[in-house]
Amino acid sequence: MAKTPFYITTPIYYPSAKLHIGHAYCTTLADTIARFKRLAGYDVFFLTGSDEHGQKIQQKAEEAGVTPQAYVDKIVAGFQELWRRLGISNDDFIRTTEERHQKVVQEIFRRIYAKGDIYKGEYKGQYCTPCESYWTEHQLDENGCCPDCHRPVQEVSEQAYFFKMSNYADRILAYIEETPDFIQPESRRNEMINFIKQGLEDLCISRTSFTWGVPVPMPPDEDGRQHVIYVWFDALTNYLTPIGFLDNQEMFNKYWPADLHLVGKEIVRFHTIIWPCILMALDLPLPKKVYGHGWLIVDGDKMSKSKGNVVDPLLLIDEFGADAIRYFLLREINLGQDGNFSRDALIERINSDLANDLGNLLHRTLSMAKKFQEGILAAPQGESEIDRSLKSDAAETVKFYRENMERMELSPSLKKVWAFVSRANKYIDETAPWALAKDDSRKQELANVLYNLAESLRQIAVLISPYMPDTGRKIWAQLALEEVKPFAEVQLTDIESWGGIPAGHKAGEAQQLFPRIEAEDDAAAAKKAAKEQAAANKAAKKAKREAQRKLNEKKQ
RNA sequence: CGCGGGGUGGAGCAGUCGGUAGCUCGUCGGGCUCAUAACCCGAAGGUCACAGGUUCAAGUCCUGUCCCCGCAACCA
Repeated sequence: MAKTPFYITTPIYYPSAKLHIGHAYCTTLADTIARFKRLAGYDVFFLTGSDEHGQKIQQKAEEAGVTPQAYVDKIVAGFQELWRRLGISNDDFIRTTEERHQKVVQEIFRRIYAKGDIYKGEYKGQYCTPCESYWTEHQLDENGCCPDCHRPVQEVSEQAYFFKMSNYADRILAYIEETPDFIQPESRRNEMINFIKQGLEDLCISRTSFTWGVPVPMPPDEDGRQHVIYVWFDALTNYLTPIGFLDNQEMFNKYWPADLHLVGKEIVRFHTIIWPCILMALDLPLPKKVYGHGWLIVDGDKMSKSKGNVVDPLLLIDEFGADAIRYFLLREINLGQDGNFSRDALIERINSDLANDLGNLLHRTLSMAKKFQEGILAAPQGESEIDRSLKSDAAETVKFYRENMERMELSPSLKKVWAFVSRANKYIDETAPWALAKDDSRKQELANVLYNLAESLRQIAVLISPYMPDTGRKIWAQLALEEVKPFAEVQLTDIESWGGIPAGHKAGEAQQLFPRIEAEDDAAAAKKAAKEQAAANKAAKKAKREAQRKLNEKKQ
């Protein structure tokens, strides 16, 4: 039977600067979903890439004294390095400067133009050069400047190509309203419905103010100006390029429409309004789902260059390892909502969840297997009430995991796996294998306990592998299961029944998975300061509440 | 009256269809000695921002108020 296809994408990131932890978050989410889908037997195509055109890039390159292409080549190499270090399993990497993509953009422009949904018109607007943005009169701030950076704007009027988005407003609204799953979470969906109801204007999709872009496949204006295609029109169509839109119809039919565009909340509008309108103009089916995840807040503040609190994921990977970062992001942050990232919270999770709970479980299990049975996991015989309870918890965990992962419930699924890790730790306490080892008449019970623990860890290795691929592989290797079945070939069905470890299998040596991070003196001081700050905030909050209560009383 | 999200023990969060307010960390007490000072059990700690309403029953639904954050055709 043919596998069910599953096409998942991240946004293509803009190489005007290095990527930060927020980009890493988004791509890690997508990677985890992609890895889960592969584990569950889907035929997955996972795409990420870079959006390399636009005025901002051209400016940056000029400042750096290099060509735009040289500029993006360098930064994009950094993207790819980051994804490699983070363990991202993308099947392709699309760059909008690649010829295969430029051909697609131009072809799409031609088709929509031929259909009559692109026309040439006059664009008038207030333009802010640093922000590369056009504004309408009423959007300007009180001084008539850019509402974003508050620098002066210039009135610009030029010929431009427009896409008749207004033609599709009714259809896209109807589609969103009839397809509750299309935009998630729900709150974003409501936002988009509201937005469309305010009316859609035609979208200006060409620029002549700079040259770093895909040329519009039309003759230049009378004055010789050549248009380039607006970056969003260029960027959105990237999703069609690598799956054979122009050159592999069979592949394209298999993967399109995309199952999931994972995007940040601020670009939901582009993906749920502009992009579907483009697709409708092309008579192509619309993506099945667009999920707008939340943002990472750093120590309570929005990350921004001006605040100087941008977190570099590569430094974190150097310090803590990719899997620890992945674990933190996926565990601590609820999909769809903003989440807080802090170094203290990261260290806390590494120590308690990864080192104490999981790492130590593996270590104590393998240590006992070696100490009591030379590492041999003999065939279990008989079953106690406690054994039965462990096994039924395992089965329930796997079932919950499959169902919730299918619904993109990443954090709850991971929590469930950890509940099972705790369960296994408790099982050791309940069965006290060190006591069994002292009593010759209870050797079989001991063998059962150690087998069950190793089997629990085998299942845990598989369950965590979408989240922490490297750690899953390490557990598998320490259990010496690679000869039994290569980890790369493992499927979710392999843990849907108990007893995947062959009787008499010899497990490997215990090695630390995650060393505890001991707080140094200055780190301890930082923590203390943070605690005091938090207490102060709390006190201030209380005082404020008190004041407000008085105010309310006064009013009444 | 532009739009949206949030306010839940000391910290960070969950809470589905309204039905005894949960989780992790921290604190305190106990157990265990296989293990990375790790693991297991127990306890303290909450007027669910505030006020009102609906209901047999409200963290959850409705109305109003206050506070915080984001978006507003650049941004994961």
